Amino acid sequence: MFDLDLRSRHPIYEQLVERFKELIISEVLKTDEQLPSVRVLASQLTINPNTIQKAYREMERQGYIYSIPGKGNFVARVMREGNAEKLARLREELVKILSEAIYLGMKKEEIIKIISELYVMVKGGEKSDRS
Amino acid sequence: MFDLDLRSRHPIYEQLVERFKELIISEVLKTDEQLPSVRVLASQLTINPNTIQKAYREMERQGYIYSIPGKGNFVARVMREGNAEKLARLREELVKILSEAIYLGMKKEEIIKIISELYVMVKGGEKSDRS
Amino acid sequence: MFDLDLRSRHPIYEQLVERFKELIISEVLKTDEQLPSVRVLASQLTINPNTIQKAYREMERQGYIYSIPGKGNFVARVMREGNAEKLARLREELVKILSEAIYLGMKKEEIIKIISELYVMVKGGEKSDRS
Amino acid sequence: MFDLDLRSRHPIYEQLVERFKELIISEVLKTDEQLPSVRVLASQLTINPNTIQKAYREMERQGYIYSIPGKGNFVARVMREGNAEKLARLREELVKILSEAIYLGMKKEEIIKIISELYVMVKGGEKSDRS
DNA sequence: GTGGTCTAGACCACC
DNA sequence: GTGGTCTAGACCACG
Repeated sequence: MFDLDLRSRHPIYEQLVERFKELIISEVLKTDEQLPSVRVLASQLTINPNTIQKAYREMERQGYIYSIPGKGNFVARVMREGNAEKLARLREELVKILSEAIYLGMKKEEIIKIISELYVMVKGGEKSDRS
Repeated sequence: MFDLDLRSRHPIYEQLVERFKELIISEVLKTDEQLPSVRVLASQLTINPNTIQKAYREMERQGYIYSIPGKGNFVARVMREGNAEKLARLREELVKILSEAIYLGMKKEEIIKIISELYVMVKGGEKSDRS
Repeated sequence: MFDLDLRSRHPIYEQLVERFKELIISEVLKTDEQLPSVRVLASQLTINPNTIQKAYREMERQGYIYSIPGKGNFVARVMREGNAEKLARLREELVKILSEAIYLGMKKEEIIKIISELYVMVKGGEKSDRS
Repeated sequence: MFDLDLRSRHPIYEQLVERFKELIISEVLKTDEQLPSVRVLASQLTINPNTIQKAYREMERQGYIYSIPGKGNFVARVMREGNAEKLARLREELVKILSEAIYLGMKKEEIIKIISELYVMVKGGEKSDRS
C-alpha cells in the first residue's frame, strides 16, 4: 500500500510524508478526512508508532494536516496564497532538476506533456468541488 | 568561489557535488578538463580533504567525472543516451515537485517560461561545441 | 455563542474556562449570578456534560465561581486582595511574553496603548457598580 | 541550573524551550554560540537524549537556533521583522493576561515598571553590539 | 481509543 | 565527537 523501503537512505518518516502528500495533492484524501490513527497505521506497516507520529507532525508543520489530540489527524484545507516563500523554494528545486533533465536529453515535448497531465489531474479535482 | 555554506544542514560534500554538476552541465567545465586536485581544493576551501574526496567519488558514481589514479579527476564525456534509468528517476522527481507547485498555485505560464529559459541556456552552450 | 473550536488543539473544557473568565472579568456575568446548568449548557453546545462539569470544577478551583450542590454554580465575589500568589504567577507570565514581544520588535507605545485600553474597559465596568 | 519540574503538567521539552529562549532573549547566549550537545545535556540533566532533541528541534522551528548535523546546535541570528503573525499571536496572549492581572488589581504603574525594566535589558544588550 | 510525551536504548552519516 | 533516525515499549490527558 505504501511500499516503504526500510533500507532507503531516505528516512521512513520522510517516505511516509511524501506518500501522504501525494494522496492529499491528488485529492484521494479530501479536506477534513481522517487519517489512519497512529497506532493502527503503525501495526499495519509494522513500524514504530513514534515514526508515524513524527511523519504526522512533519505534515502538520508543512500545513497539510491538522491534529486534534484525543480525536485524530485530519487533512487540512488547501492553502493557496501566502506561500510565496514555499513557491520560491520549489522554483529553485525545479530549476535544478530541469537543468539536469535537459542536459541528459529529456525532450521539451515530454516535459510539457507531464505538466499538462498534472494540470488536468489537479485542476480536474478542483472542479469537482463546485459541483 | 564555491560559496559553500558550512552552516547548512546539507552536507558539505553534497554542496560540492551540486556546484560541480552545475559547472559541468553549463559547460564551464568541459569534457576531459581536469578538476582541481583534492589537496589543492581542500586547502583553498579550508575544509577536510576527505570531504573533497567523498564529493569526487560521488560524482564519479553518478557518471559526471572519471578518475585516473595518480593523475587526477576529469570531466566525463556527455552521456546523452543510455540514461533511461536516470531519466526515469528525474521524471519522478519532476512529477513530485510539479505536483506540489501546481497544488500551491504556480501558474502554468511560469513553468513554461522556466523551461524555455533553461533550454536556451543549455542548448546555447551546446552550439559552442560545433564551433 | 461561545464559538468553541472543536478542532483546536486546546481542550474544549479549557476553551470554556477561558470564555467564562472573560465574561466574568468584563462583568457581563456579575457576582452571585447563576451559570447555566451543566446539562442545559451541554445540550446547547452539543458537547459532553462531563466536559462542562470539568470546566466548572476548574473555574471553582481558580476561585472564579462557587458551587452549591443541588442548586447550581454561581459567580464568586471579586477577589481583589489575597491574591499575592496568583498575581506573582501572572507577573511571571507577563515578563515572559513581554520579553519575547520586545525581542521581536514590538513598540513600547503599542504595549502602553494596549494597557490603557484595557484599563478603560475594566475600570469602566467597575464604575457601573457604584451607580 | 535549569530547575526542571519533571512532575509539571508542562512537558519537559517545553520547559527546556522556555529556559533556552530566556537565555537567548536576554543574550546570555549570543548569536552563533554553541549550545550543549544533545547527549552531554541529557546526561547532565539525567533525562533522555530524545527529549533534548525534541526541545532543540522545536526551538529551530521557532527560529531561535539552527542545527548543523555532526557539528552541533547554535544560536540563530535575531530575526526582527517578518514576524507580523507571531507578534499578532503575542498581542492576543498579552491582552488575555493583562485583563486578568488588571482585574485582580495589578497597578498600572507596576506594569509600566516591568516594561521599562525589560526594555533596558533587551535594548541595552543591543547597544553592546555596536561597541 | 486517540494523540502527546517520555525513557532506554541502538545504529547511521558526517567531519 | 556530533546530530538524525528508529525501535519497543510506557504513562498521561482528553472526550
